[in-house]
Amino acid sequence: MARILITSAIPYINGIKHLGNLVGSQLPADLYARYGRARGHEVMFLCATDEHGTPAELAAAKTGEPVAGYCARMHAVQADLARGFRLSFDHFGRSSSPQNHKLTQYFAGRLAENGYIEERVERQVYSNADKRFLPDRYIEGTCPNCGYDKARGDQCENCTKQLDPTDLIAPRSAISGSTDLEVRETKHLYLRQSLMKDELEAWIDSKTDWPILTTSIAKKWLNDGDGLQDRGITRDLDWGIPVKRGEEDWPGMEGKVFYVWFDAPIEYIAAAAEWAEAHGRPAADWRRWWRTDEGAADVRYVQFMGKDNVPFHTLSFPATIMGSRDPWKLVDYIKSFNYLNYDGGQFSTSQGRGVFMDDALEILPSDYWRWWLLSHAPESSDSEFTWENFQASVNKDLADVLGNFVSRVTKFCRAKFGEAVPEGGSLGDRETELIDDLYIRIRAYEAHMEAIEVRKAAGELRAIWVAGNEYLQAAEPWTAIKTDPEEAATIVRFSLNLIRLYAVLSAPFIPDASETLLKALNTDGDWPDDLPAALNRLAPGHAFATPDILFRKIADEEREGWQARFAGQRR
RNA sequence: GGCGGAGUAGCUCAGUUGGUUAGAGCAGCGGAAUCAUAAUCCGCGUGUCGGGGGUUCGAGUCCCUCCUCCGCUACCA
Repeated sequence: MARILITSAIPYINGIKHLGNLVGSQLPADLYARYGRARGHEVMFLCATDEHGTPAELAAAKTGEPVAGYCARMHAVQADLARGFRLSFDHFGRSSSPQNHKLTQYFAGRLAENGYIEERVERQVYSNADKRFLPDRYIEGTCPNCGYDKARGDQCENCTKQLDPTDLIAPRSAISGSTDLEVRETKHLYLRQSLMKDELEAWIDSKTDWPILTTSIAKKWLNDGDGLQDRGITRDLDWGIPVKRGEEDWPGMEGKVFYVWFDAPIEYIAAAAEWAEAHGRPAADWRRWWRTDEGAADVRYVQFMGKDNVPFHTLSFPATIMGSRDPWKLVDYIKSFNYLNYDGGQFSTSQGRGVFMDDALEILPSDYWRWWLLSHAPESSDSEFTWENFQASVNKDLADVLGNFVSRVTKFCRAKFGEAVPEGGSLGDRETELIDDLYIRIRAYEAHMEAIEVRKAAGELRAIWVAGNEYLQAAEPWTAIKTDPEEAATIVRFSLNLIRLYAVLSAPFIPDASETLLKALNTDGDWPDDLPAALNRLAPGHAFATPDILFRKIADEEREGWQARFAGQRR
């Protein structure tokens, strides 16, 4: 039994996430967590909401709520949607938790003690009307290069030239439109990542088994231009974790908070502390996951994220941990994903283009989405959601191949033998051959799951479902019943056991359907380490209930309706 | 601009270190079966592997070049 620590990139608090966000981190992380538990491993699966930063403040201001209240409300919304998608977090925390405050301040203190923090005075744009410093992209103006009048302070979208806010002609606040801006001096803390460049590079180089997507992004940041740059880790905001040096005040940093990208990854650790508190457990129980000197030496830590998050997880967060010179657990494997596009373009939160988590659950149960998203996960390149593909995959894979297999077996049994596993007969060559075939396929499935090859695992699982239909088609119990009832009984009994096997194997992908099947069969699911035994588990006389339609089909008219509804301009 | 990813059958995608007639699922066509959600099973693929050039006995796979799409580019997160 292994111990596996799993974290999913933590979703930003600002609004409801779309399916592209879901499939890039939380959903595959859940798949892996469920699989790990099914195999008997000890799993700690953590996620949280990322609650700090300017966008959260602005969103709260827009709804007229205090920012803490806004975050509490949106956390509840996201937690509810996570439950709706059956994301099996051991804890879904909040980066604004007291635990994270304490840990973030602790790490800053350690980094300072070890010489990895530098104070720098810099000049930033301040908006008198908004009473806040403006991040570069919240300043708009005319591009000095092309004359585009909505250029942002970091880059002109029109000519793609990178800009400094002070380059803009007639700059204004993107928040209020105010032109009452001035440049003020402000002091900030910088994480001296550059001092750890060699250490980080050696560490990255040692990760030869990581996806190319992960290491290539890390190396680019390590070696681009002048190499790894130091990073500002504080901001002039009200909402955030107050800058402290451990438990001490930090002279000169009064009124400032840590930058979200500093405190957000630390929340991975804090979430474990939150978990312990929520379950009334002592600190040692969470520290055994995170401190290699307190029990985490045998933990395998796997992170899941979209490719945009890779630099922070390969460099900044490891620099934070390394720089502390404490034995905190570093990540062992980073599974990163490309983007899921929506029907020829990008998902767009601002334009309401695409399907969002709440929309999805309103339309269909989570298993339909889980199956499609995971079986089309953007692993090797960006991939594409289309309604036609979604409809075809769901109808074929779930309704026809898996669902119908369950129907034909259970209904035939009910009609010919009643709702109990029939007795009589014994396994023949056909069954033995199928067991041999399934043995190979299941081992392949396990290998893909362990390697976190999500699409390949889904493909193998589907092939396992298909094998049941092939068997049934060849065995023809509906013919055998007329001439050799004992043979028919054998076939049906074996097929009922196949359903149980499918329920167990499919659970990481489609947990609800799996549970429905196991309940209908009056059984529970343990992994088929001994396949012949697993396929002999439901014994003659074992009562079951014929389940309802497992997956319904998506009609063309429905699909067309959804296509029109989610084309854009939501709300 | 820089960096990275991608361009393979109508669609969505696999193709290990270069090596037999380039694969899978879906769709399509033909057949079988009729237990089942008209659901299943079997058979059927002449694709300039984005274009061009090169290395090699041999390249989708390596090198060069060009084209197209996408992402990132460090103060949005």
